[in-house]
Amino acid sequence: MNFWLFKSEPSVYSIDDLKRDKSTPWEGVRNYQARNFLRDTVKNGDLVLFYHSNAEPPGVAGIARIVKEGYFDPHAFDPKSKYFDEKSKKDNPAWYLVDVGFVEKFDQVISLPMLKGTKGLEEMMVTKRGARLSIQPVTKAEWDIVLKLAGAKLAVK
DNA sequence: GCCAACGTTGGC
DNA sequence: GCCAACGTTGGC
Repeated sequence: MNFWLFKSEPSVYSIDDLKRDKSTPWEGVRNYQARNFLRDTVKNGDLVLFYHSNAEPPGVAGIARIVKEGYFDPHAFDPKSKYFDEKSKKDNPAWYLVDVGFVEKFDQVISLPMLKGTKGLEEMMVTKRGARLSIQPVTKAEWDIVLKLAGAKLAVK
């Protein structure tokens, strides 16, 4: 069981959109490091901090869960898609998707300043300068701290 | 809207 | 393989 932080701009796709949709393919990852996580490490049942970037305030808005682990991104093969990538071949796909399911929306966004000010989260990628990676691993200890901050209903196991 | 950080591209 | 140019991310 792994823990992650996935970033999304709420103007594009927010925790409320996920709540409405129940689950969604996590589209548009076009960064190789993030791709490697989606292809190799993100597994069914893994838990995800849903992070709102370019938001007011930026921060963790809720929890999601991996409901379908890495599979080829069909959009990369489709010339009409904005995610088309001619370098991605069917016998050697460049890009992968996972599906995430809605678990919980926090009553209050755990803002980036709050994360930065919390003991135990100093090493969390998202709190570091220039942490642009859109798929980030989170430790169990960090996960527990964020859920405690949120007063999350999901039991910390 | 600004701009620092940083990933990618492409000429050489 | 170096590195300048360029594009994107994302906090502020």
